[in-house]
Amino acid sequence: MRRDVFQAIADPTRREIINMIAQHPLNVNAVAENFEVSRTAIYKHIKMLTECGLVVITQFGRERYCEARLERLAEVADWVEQYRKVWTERLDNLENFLDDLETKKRKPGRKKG
Amino acid sequence: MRRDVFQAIADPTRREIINMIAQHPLNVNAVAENFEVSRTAIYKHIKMLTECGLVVITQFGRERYCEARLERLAEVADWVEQYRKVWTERLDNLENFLDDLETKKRKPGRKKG
DNA sequence: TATAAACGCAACCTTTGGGTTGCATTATAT
DNA sequence: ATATAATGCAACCCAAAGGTTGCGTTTATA
Repeated sequence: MRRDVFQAIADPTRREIINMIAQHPLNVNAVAENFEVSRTAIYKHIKMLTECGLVVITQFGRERYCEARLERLAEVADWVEQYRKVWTERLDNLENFLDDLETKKRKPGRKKG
Repeated sequence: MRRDVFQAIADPTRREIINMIAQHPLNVNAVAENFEVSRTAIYKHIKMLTECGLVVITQFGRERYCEARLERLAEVADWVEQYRKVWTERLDNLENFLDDLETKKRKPGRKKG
């Protein structure tokens, strides 16, 4: 069972669930009521979210409140952010690299430096 | 076919591929050589990455160079960033909310579970 | 106490995901 | 012209994903 945050947020329903409880906790049924699919389907999504730490459940009587552990998204944020500089500064890697490559191949002369 | 960036980066192999070509383009075989699985498996991953715009392919002779379109990750960055304030400021939603809830439901006698 | 609400979860189904082997195609090299 | 490198892709396999129905359990309430 691969249970990482990346996979957890891959499903749009789960992203919606996270969004739904980001502001304040909701019990399982309350979450499920906001979707067309069955309570069991939502339950499974929530379970998966708990398995990767994105959601924590606290029981109150017969209700179980789902709280979002948004700090778990830091892993995703970090991964994405490492590339931000590359895409914002638009290093034109492709053109440079392929230009180089073409030059190298077409002419046996020295590569760029 | 759900082909969105969130799903694309859900797979660790695909994240590795992105990382591998983030700095400079590589042809399909060059990418595949870095993995244990077959070239076809990698080809499929690359295809999926192109289908959601995360990778663009440019052909040079018999080689096809894969370039990462990292700006597509902005969608992920945006989604995650909207929650950063919540998790960094640690609004203690759970405690507040559930404390409230307990107070409302229970009689004045406080008891912690 | 009986009933209903709020679950957890097994059993089952269908589609998708990720992998493989094998072969056809195109471009480069000999 | 022929061999080989780089690749696309069909056909197939198996496990996982996402869904359903149904039922048991625990807790609140009439």
